[in-house]
Amino acid sequence: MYSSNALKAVLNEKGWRLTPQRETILTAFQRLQKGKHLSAEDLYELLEQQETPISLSTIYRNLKLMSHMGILRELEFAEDHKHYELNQPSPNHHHHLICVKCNQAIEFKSDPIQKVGKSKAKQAGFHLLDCQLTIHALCPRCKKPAKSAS
Amino acid sequence: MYSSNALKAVLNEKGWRLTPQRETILTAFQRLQKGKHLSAEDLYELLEQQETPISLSTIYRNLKLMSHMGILRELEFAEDHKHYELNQPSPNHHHHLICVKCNQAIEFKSDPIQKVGKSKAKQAGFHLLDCQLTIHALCPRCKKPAKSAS
DNA sequence: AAACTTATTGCGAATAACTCTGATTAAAAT
DNA sequence: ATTTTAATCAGAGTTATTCGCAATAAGTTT
Repeated sequence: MYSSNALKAVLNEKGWRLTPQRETILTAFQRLQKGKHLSAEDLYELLEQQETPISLSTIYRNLKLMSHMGILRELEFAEDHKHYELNQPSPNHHHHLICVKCNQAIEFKSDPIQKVGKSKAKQAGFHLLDCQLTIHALCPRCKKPAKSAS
Repeated sequence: MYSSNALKAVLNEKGWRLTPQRETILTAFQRLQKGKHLSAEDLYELLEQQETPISLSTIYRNLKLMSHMGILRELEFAEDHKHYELNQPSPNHHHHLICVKCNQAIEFKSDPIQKVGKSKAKQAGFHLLDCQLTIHALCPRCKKPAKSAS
């Protein structure tokens, strides 16, 4: 959980600035219920309802920035756009099992996998941001019907 | 390695058809060098050069279809488009370590991870298509510079 | 082998996620 | 306070991907 000051510190370290918009975005994710995630558009609408609107371009820019900082993680569920959630450490860190047809997502945890991720990154001299096992599959419902396009 | 007949079999099973275009696409991926992968556009251009052109929409349709069948896997390297490669079983199955800044990708293998994938899918009653550990990180080069946007 | 059904193709238009531009504002440093 | 320059906003622009529809052809039935 980042405080406003901690966020400022990591931003300033790279020559970036703490803006009210960035605080707002981080707070929105921190308040989010476990297992929930937001697309750029979702976040845009949420902030509008909250009466703390932020322009779409700013949202896109900061979602990318915060992912590249390791604060958020980018999820690839649906076919055509990304989702985001807080990137949390071990007890809350998790992976996803996704039905490629209906996009239903199930979370699961696995510390061994996280360890593999950490060690592979270290081995290659990379600075780890996030690691996630993505399992693409067909859920019980969607695997049944023999026919039906796509 | 799918033969043309094996491909026909799995397609027909679902009421789908074996078309020359589908054979061409599968063959293109089978001929691809280890570690290589193609975007829809890449494939389009490759097939054009090969004098076996296929329309872009057909390419998109079939990349999706073949991914949903478990023949191809969808990779999310670059920011703005997908890449595809053959979905191969155990000795060739692998995962990716990716630099989020320069998109450099390093492959690595891990049977334990595959096992977790298989067991989680089974546990939830899903039909497994593909599982991949994606490690987002900064490569040695990209992690250095303190300043520089996004 | 001819007829039939309907999945598939190709083309171009349409969509939608995302990025870019340029003027303005406001963090942080001096 | 002043200065520097990163960040915001709004809207235009870009581009990967999908859609619609007429024409074609795979697989099936007779």
